[in-house]
Amino acid sequence: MRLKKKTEIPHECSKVFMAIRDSMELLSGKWKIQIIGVLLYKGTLRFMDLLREVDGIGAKMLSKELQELELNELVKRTVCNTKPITVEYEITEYGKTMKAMISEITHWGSEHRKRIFKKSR
Amino acid sequence: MRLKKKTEIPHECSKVFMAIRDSMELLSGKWKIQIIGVLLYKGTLRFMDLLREVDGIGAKMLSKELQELELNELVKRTVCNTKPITVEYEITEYGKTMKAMISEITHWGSEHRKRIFKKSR
DNA sequence: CAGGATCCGTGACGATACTG
DNA sequence: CAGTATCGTCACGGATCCTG
Repeated sequence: MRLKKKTEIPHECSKVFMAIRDSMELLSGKWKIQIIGVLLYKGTLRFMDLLREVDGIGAKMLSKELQELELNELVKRTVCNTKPITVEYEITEYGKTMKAMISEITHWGSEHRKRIFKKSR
Repeated sequence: MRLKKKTEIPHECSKVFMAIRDSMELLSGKWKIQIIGVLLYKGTLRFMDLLREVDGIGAKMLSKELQELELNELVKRTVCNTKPITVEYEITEYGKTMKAMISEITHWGSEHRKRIFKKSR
């Protein structure tokens, strides 16, 4: 999915659909939900670990997505003063409020996968 | 958000994260969830009605998104043979299985909006 | 190790005009 | 009314190189 910070034109949309839009604005992008997911299930991780855990992501994207998530106070960034710098990322309390939502998404996704699998044989 | 049908490289990702990916592949795109949402809450609608209900969407995008949703059997398309052609769209039974997920997304979105609102004053 | 800078292709998305 | 065709833009996102 791809979002633009486009010209809001809220001519007359109900609060329900504005809410959907708010969520999607954050969740959109190939990675954010996956990052949150990983952080939610695996706890505190370093940059390199995330790079490995999140599967296909590249360093540039990971960095960018993490910054956005940090701005939205969904993840916390901690710099450790080790020899070669290390940075740890973890979910904030606020980030945890997404758990129910992520869980529903995961659940539907796995059901959907089953369905697709059945059809393709 | 923006997805590519990129080269699956499932080197070692858990089923959980594959599930998230499956969902996001469908939900990604600025509009799909909103369309499902509208259809879910308002029932059967014609093309023009959707064009109005979904807020900022254009005809081209709406058309394209609907086709994809139809392919995934999430919505049903019905052509009525009226004088000027009319087409009606409605959620399929399968599409209704997304309800819980959409509802969680909506819920979190509205909470998030409250939070943003508080901070901006 | 973390992550910024740069270069670059592809495609998501929009506006407009057109057809049955 | 319900789309399709065409065209253009710019963000997404990958690869590579570079630094503290």
